[in-house]
Amino acid sequence: MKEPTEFEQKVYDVTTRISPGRVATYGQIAQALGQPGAARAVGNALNKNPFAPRVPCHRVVKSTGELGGFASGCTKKEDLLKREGVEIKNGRVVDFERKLTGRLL
DNA sequence: CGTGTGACTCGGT
DNA sequence: GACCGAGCCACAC
Repeated sequence: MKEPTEFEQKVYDVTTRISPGRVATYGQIAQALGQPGAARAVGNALNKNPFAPRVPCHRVVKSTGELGGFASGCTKKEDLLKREGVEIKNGRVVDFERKLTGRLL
């Protein structure tokens, strides 16, 4: 077992900062890290997600409002998301832009 | 050190 | 709204 790199650790940190009932996009997180365009790297970090329940990866969605690939292994998070206040319709977030985390800080 | 891969994003058609 | 291609970054091998 190895410790995640600083970049990944930062991703987890920002992800945990997402308030309940609010969602963020990979690009938004990437920008919060100071590396806009690293949306892919962010996805990679969350994919490893060594902090599984600790990091609410289900709160991270695509820029289009779609849940994202995480649904493949976290499909049940849909219900959890709804429970937090984020309504999911057809695998997409309702009022996604409105619920988007304006500022991850 | 070079290559391949991936939970992405954007612009054009 | 859907499909295609290109660009971007970090990690594993």
